[in-house]
Amino acid sequence: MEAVVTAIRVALPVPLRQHFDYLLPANMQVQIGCRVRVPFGKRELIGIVWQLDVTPEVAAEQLKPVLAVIDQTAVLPKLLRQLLSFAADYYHHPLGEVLTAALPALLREGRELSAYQPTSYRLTAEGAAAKLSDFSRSPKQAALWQALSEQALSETTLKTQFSSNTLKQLIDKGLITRFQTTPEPYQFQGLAEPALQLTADQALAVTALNQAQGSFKSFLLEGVTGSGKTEVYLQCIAPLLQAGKQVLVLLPEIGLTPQTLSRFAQRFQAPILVWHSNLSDGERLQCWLQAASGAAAVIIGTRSALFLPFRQLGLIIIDEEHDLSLKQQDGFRYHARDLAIKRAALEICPILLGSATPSLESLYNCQQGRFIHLQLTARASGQALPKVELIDLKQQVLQYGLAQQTLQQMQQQLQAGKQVMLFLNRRGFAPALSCQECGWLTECQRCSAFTTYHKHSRQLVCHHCGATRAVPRQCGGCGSPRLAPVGQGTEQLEEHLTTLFPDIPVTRLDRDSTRRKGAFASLLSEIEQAGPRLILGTQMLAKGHHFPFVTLVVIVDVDGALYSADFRAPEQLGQLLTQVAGRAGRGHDKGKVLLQTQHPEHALLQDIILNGYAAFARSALLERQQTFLPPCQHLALFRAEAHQSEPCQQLLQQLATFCQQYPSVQLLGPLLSPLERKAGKYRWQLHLYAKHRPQLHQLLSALLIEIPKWPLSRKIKWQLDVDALDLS
DNA sequence: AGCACGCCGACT
DNA sequence: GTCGGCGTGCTC
Repeated sequence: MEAVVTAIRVALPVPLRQHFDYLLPANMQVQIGCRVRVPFGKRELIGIVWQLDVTPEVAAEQLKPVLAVIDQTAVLPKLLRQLLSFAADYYHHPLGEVLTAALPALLREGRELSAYQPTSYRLTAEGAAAKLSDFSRSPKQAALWQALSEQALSETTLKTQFSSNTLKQLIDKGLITRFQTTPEPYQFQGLAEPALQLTADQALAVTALNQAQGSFKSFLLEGVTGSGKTEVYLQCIAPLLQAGKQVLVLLPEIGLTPQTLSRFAQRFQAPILVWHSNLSDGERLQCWLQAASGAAAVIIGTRSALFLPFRQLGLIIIDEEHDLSLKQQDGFRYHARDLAIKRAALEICPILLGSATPSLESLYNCQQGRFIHLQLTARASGQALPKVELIDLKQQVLQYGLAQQTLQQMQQQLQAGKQVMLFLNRRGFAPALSCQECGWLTECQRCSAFTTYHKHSRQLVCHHCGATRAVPRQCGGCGSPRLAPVGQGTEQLEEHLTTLFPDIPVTRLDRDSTRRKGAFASLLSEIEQAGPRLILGTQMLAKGHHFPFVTLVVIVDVDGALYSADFRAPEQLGQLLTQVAGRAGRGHDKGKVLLQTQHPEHALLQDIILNGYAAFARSALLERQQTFLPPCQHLALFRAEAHQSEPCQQLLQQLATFCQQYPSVQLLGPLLSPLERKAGKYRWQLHLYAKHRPQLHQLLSALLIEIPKWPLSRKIKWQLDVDALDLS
């Protein structure tokens, strides 16, 4: 009889598109989803058991035995393993790296989970028998004893009030003892404040969600700024908390988590946790454990919160679902929204995507009947939407980039004690310095881009690679000392605004002015004060913040995005304009938006102004259909970069040649990236389009087996981006 | 990704 | 004579 060799398959944190099988010694037992320590080459790794009793893909004598089993029960539940497997397949990314992105760092180490269980302290029998007078010589010990005689305290709360020394003394006396607490599912204590009255639209949305409880359904909630999406979220969540279910709320970025948290905490008496990249490893693990135990009711988090191991997930909400930061832009390039939909399907729960400016992807899904489209038409508080006016910059005398009419209207609002917001998506003082003799421009040494002049820090900064250098005294071309800034950034506009309106305070919000810790919050609190004020800034102004006293929004320069090579540029411009415009008139006053442009006749601008985002998006979608572009077709993008340009092109050409065996997939490229050189490297891309996803994925699977066999592929850094959003 | 092996230039 | 540069190859 032949000896039966059984082995287990382990997922390892290595960037390899392979499985690794190990022998399980007879004295060990293990379940799927547990961590194991295994030998790997010359080192040892912690992996997750992915499959039991596999037939090894390699010869039996190559198998090494597992060194140790770390967990008795799975750290990765089945549903999460399914999600991660799906993600690895869908994005054609090594499972090991998917795993690394999804697991908290402390779990990837080999310590036992019990080491991380929250510890608490309580009195021993002896301690309970003690009297206050026993501690007459030590007030600190007395206070601790008193606190513990009321109730046991967790280590974290205890450490904030008492010194570890006091604690140790009482432990040594045998009066108190530590014990491990197992977190239990939360208890919902009800609403902390009454729910708001809903509009008819809101009520319809809440009812639709309530009826979908316990089944997988996707909803798109489209509602202009101020239409009360958050109230819909809150009222969808309430019945789930009543039923003991958990809710995941995904947001695009950290900046929005504190305000969302406070809104939720005001409403619900239940544990609400946040999850974002600024948490420490310890905090992350605690959040992970509380999701798993059911101790967390609601978790509000960024992208990777998607991978938390909820015990009983009842609903997923994605706010600002159109936001590009929901897609990871390096390494494992997943889209949190798309994977969240998969997760909802696995959990069998509804998912709600919300936005004032939905992505064309989601609108397309509505059209195809995959999503249910819910719309909030009115602003909840009843104000009118801001009026948009185009300011034609042609043949105008501009003052610091602002037209006379713009200045007049600003003056009017400021005199009336209102705030004016200026949006300029370009930070720094000027996009470049130019020689007034020969026209030479300051360029980055390592990127094909000009360097931004930062007056305050007296530096030239490349916004692509981050390189900085001192401002040159003379032209790099002709040696003339006459260098002058060209174009205008926020830093310069701020300077000019203080000259134009000397009595009005100016608040600037951009990456530079908010770099310092806490600066963002303090600038926001400045803005929340009544009284005339000029607020200027970049992208940052567009995202979710409430500016109650702003009645006029000026978009200083829209033209940059009008003639972009990226087919998504119009969509993104439409979203940006609408989001920025939404900042006007959220208080009691109705607002107005001024849009300065050299091309007032541009169809795109006309469309969005006359018809609004909803109509604009629908015509943009129609155009994508006619031009065979996403979301109507599927896109996968290969990137290649190296210090030399030719081998990149060569590698992608080789790829393109291979793809020709698959006529159902259309190719574009190889092309130089729009930013052709970045940080000293040339960048090329190859676009793959297909009508049907399976055809594309079949090709990708075959391709990823071939590529490593090509010598060139080992010399050049390449990557695959499925459903690429960023084409730069 | 790590971590080895391996084969060529400036140092104790 | 060695330390160390990073090219190449492998990991069940």
